[in-house]
Amino acid sequence: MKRNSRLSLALHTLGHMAGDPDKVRTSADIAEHAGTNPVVVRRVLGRLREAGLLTSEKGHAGGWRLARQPDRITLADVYLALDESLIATAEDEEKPDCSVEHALHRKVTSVMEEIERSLVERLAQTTIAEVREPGQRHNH
Amino acid sequence: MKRNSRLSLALHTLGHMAGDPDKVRTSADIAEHAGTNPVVVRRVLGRLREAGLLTSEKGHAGGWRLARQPDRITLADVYLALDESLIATAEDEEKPDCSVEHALHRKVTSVMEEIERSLVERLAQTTIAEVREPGQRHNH
DNA sequence: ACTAATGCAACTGGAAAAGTTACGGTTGGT
DNA sequence: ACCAACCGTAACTTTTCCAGTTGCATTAGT
Repeated sequence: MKRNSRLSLALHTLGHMAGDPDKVRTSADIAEHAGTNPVVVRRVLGRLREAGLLTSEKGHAGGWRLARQPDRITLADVYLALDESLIATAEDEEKPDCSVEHALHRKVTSVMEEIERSLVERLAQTTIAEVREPGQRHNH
Repeated sequence: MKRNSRLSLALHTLGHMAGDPDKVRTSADIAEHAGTNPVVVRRVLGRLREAGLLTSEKGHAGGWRLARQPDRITLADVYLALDESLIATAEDEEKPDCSVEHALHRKVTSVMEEIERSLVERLAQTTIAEVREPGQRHNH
């Protein structure tokens, strides 16, 4: 796979699930569809479970299911659950003796954080129901 | 340094430069400030030069300078110059035999691209003059 | 019991980026 | 003419991240 593929994997999977919300899927099935392997799927979906977007059940006939209706899960939920902070605010390793540098660093950081916030706001406007697998179950 | 530090390095440097637009700075000076080394600086700033945001001069007393006024350089310019596509639209390695999968993939991709576009729009609304080193030269 | 699933920890491998070294080209000062 | 201070670039090493893999414990249905 590729860099930053976690968000992509999550979106594909949720998109699939949104097409048939009640179906329980195993990590193996999902991995098959996504062209990866079950452990990676569990790692990514595990984050989504921690964030309350998915539930998982162990044992025979276990697997993954949406924890909410697809139109109640936004891309912001997913993004924040994966905690990928795409706009990496490089931590301060700067020389602490230069106050001007400090002030600039704070400024850069605050600007980046604001960009990040507005990105999240934008993501919050789209639900996974809109990224849903086409041609299945239109029940709004 | 850290991953994805290019944008951060670029912003810090441009912020600095915006505080004194006429000053020529060497890669070594910039590297010193940024806590990295001159070659890395040249690599990153080289991209910004290709994008027309900076100029560089070789030889004695050479160095880097803004190619435009700070309020004419937006964060979108910088972001696009570095061509980092933070929201990586993972290329399609999916099985080509599944048309449903294809449709979903196109959907995911188009959603991500739209998010990316709106991110760039947001970035275009902030100039490096606003990320400028504080306490220097207010001449609007 | 047996089987099929998640959960988790440890390790491997590959790719991307930073860091480093080295050298060639260019400019300006002396 | 020379030298010193720059950038530009290529090659190499090191670091870091992450997918991939393996193995095992746990849990739940049959």
